[in-house]
Amino acid sequence: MSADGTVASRSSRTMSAQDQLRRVQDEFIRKWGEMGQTWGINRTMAELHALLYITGTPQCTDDVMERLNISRGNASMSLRALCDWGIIRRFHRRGERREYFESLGDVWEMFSIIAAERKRREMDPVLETIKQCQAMLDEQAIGSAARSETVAITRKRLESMQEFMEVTNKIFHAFVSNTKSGLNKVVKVLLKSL
Amino acid sequence: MSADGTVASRSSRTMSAQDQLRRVQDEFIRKWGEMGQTWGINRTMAELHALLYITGTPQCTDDVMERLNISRGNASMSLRALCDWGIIRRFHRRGERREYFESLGDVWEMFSIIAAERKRREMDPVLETIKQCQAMLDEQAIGSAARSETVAITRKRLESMQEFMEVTNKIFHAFVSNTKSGLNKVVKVLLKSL
DNA sequence: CATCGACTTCAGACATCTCTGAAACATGGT
DNA sequence: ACCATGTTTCAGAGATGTCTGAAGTCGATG
Repeated sequence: MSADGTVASRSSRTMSAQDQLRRVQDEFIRKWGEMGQTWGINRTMAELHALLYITGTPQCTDDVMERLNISRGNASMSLRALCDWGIIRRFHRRGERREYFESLGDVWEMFSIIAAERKRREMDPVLETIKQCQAMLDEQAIGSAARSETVAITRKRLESMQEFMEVTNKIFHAFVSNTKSGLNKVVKVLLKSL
Repeated sequence: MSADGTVASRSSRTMSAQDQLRRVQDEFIRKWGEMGQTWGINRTMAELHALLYITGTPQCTDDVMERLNISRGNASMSLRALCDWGIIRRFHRRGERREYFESLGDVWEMFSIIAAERKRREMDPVLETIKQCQAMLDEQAIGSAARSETVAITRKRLESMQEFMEVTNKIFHAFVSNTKSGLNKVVKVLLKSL
């Protein structure tokens, strides 16, 4: 790369600083990817997001392909998925054909988005199921005089779980709404449930 | 099963109530298993836990094998893992050789245990990595006059992420500590960070 | 309208995770 | 000591998840 000997010392110091930065970033990216996996997020997506977040610099498809050593297809799909989640943004640069990507910079905002999305995709359906289960048990109770102990237990457990999930949802909501009164209200709800 | 015609009506009503209960439980178990998967918990473990939770009744290995249609090996390993997590309990019954398992009944307690464990296993190592990354960047800054923009950005992002994770940890801790003053303290911290 | 650069899609290869079933192990009773 | 009953372990089978690479799409440009 640098064939010039005269600026060797300055150049090498600069290069080493850049290398060092890159190594630090890679370390973060690696660990973030590992964590993602244990949370049900695939490694590439997590790493991709980590890369865009930690550099804070817009990058195009080829940049990330080279940096993470992944195929074009994988990069394309994963970047799209991250855009769908709403935690990275895609944009054009005037006069360029390539598209660039950048991460949201505000961690709280990212967390809000992810929490809201996971609530919608994963908590809400479970809550729905719990309510259906309760309805089914109620119907049955009307239809028969059977009041078995086991039914009572299941009913109770469904109730507890429902209450827990609803409180949890309120807590998530407080993060999103992000106001003092909202948070205090949540604390009150929480205290009553404990 | 019931070969007796005379008690057919009462018997069939009883059976149907039991069947209905079982169907409701199965529905909950199924959904819980699905949710677990998207959170990086394997389906069998989630279902196993759901079964023990929702029935609220101690069950032995053969019970769960039959109910969930899983092999003995799988049941054994998964039950052990759940015990390791601390959200189910294994115990003997006097005069019986089989071991029985039951779930914790308190959802809040289960959540506390899970949150604490995941924090320890997944958040803490990431926080550790972030601190190491920061240290590496600091060293470098001393060694060279290079104060590139990119380094500054990365440093800033590491800081934001660290702060976010530390606040999140405090919130988890408030759930565990479970006191009014603890929760209020958390709200204050939270408000300052927002 | 042919070409080019960039992006997307997806079938099949590959990697990882999960489960089974049988053998080994443990333990209590006779 | 031996059997009966129950549990654990783990190699290999099977299922699921992920990635690649090449063919296809799209739109800008000469």
